[in-house]
Amino acid sequence: MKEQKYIIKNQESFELKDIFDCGQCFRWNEEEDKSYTGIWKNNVVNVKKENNEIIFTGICNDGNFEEEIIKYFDLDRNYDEIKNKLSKIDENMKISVEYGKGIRILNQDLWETIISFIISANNNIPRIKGIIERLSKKYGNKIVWNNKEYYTFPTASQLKDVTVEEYRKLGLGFRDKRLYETTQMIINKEVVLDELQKNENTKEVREKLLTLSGVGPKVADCILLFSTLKRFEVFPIDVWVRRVMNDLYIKESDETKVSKAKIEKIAQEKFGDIAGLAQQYLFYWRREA
DNA sequence: GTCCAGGGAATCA
DNA sequence: TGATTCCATGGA
Repeated sequence: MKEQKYIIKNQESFELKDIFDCGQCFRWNEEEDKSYTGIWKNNVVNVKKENNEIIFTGICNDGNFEEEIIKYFDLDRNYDEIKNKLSKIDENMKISVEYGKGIRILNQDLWETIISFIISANNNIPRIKGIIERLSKKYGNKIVWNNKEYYTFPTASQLKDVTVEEYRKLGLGFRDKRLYETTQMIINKEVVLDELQKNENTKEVREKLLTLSGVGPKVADCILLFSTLKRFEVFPIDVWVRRVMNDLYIKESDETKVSKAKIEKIAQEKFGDIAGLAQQYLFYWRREA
């Protein structure tokens, strides 16, 4: 496989750390030179910022290299417009958007996003990354680049015969059964991912996702936001988002007592059809700053 | 030892 | 509908 390169002009809405450490993805790792290397579909790519350029280097096994990158990194979208809108809402949003100004929401594979966020339940990011890496190493395909081995995320058919016990050995904990059941449901076409991808009715897609084992409201919203489904109107609520929304807008003494419905209502009123983006800036800001 | 993590499912009122 | 409780695991 031949190494390829694609270079674009630097832009404000493209900071490596913001993109890869904002919690949307689990398969990108920082190198010693501060660049990041990751894998999606059958592509292994290193991204580096140098001077006034963003340099993508890697091997592409899924069609045209440039097109793959433009799609995956959402390069056709105008993030400045989105950030301006959010910044105008109030001072909180202005600060959080400024903090995460380099974020882009990746177009991640739907199947991979479903499985990854089932694993994310009541889990922490370093451990989620470890589990996904072990899963890929054991059941995915090996790709060698620069004398290093990378492993593709296993497909549904690659996980078809994996047992609950094998998942348990990989350290999935109580999520083992959920992963098994959801894989079977997709193999058996109880949920057809291609149909979800084509369905423009977000509510219908969400209902379908919720039938999968291990997919509740929060995981469903993450799938809708972070995968190629790309719905910016959803607002995933986890412990961090509950925390930051309570701190900024609700101010209850005990944030765990604030209902999801109340948070969702405020999010819709304030952020409307880009609530998902607002959520991501707020999440990243509160968790890192 | 205790608490916590990008929650969901089962159970009960 | 809404509130509790349990669920593995590993790091702080």
